[in-house]
Amino acid sequence: MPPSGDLPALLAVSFRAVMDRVHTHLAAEGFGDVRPAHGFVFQYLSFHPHATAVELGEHLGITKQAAVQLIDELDRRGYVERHPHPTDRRSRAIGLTARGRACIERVVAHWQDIERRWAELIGEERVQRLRGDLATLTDDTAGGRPVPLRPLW
Amino acid sequence: MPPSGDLPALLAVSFRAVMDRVHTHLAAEGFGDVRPAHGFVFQYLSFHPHATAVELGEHLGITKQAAVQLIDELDRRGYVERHPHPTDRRSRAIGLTARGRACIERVVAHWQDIERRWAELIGEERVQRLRGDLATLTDDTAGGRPVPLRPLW
DNA sequence: ACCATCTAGTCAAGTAGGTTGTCTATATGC
DNA sequence: GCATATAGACAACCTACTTGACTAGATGGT
Repeated sequence: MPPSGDLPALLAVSFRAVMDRVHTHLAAEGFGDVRPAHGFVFQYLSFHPHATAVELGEHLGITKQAAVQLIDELDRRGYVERHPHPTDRRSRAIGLTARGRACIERVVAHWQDIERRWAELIGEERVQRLRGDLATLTDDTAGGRPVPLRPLW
Repeated sequence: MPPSGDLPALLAVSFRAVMDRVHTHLAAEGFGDVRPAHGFVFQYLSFHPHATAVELGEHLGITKQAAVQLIDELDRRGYVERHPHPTDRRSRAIGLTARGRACIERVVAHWQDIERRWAELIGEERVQRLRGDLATLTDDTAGGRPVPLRPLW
């Protein structure tokens, strides 16, 4: 049996379906002004508390200028704030505000809800395998290069 | 064990890794002027030979106007051509040219190469299960609504 | 200590890939 | 046969990104 070659489309629609669902719920909770990129920013910041714009840009797969614009926007909307960087006076350390923390808390909760729902449908071991396989295969496909988050379209 | 909540990122990077790889190979084969959206257009056209702009827009998750622009671009570059629609004189049936068929042939070949490589890594049954699970979970997450291909970012 | 080089962020302009709104011609259903 | 719906065209606009040039501060070699 030849491979059917529909995996790219499956990856695309699964991502889209998850993001749509999360966004719907967030909007109902008062976070209607965030898009997927913002969620990934929050997540990154919660694991890297003193991240800089350059760092974020690399993680997301956008230029540092675009990253700065993103941060500006989140700053204006009260999700993040900039502090002087502890060791490098050129840099500005980006931190989540209370509102930012509230939002990422909801984002992660929704991600986990979906994951739990999936575990109900196909079983927890299979979700674990899905996760593990995706990580393995992505890593191999990328050939060791870091893979940016932003989908090219 | 709580769900770890990294699945959205995994879906994003797996899609990105696959698309990057395919694009690299296509560029080396003389198809450097196509992006992921074009590949999905070609694929759709090869299964729906007389598709229209509206139809394509719905499939991709963009407006009909954006779909027309996309088709214009592919037309100018010689990948598709427009024919009078057999039954509806408002419509224009979009068809692949020889170059378009050559391109989608390569696209699908690369998709299948990746799938075969994945089968070497984790076994064919597990790739099949990955595919099936993704389809099931996407369907459930979307709640029956059709899911557009284009990733929101 | 000095100087060449590198790096973080800024400023400004440009572009890609969409969007919404409006219009015409054709199709469809009662 | 007429009201309504649909396909595509045209135009204006917008958002999220890009490239390029620049400044202030960091870094490393001699």
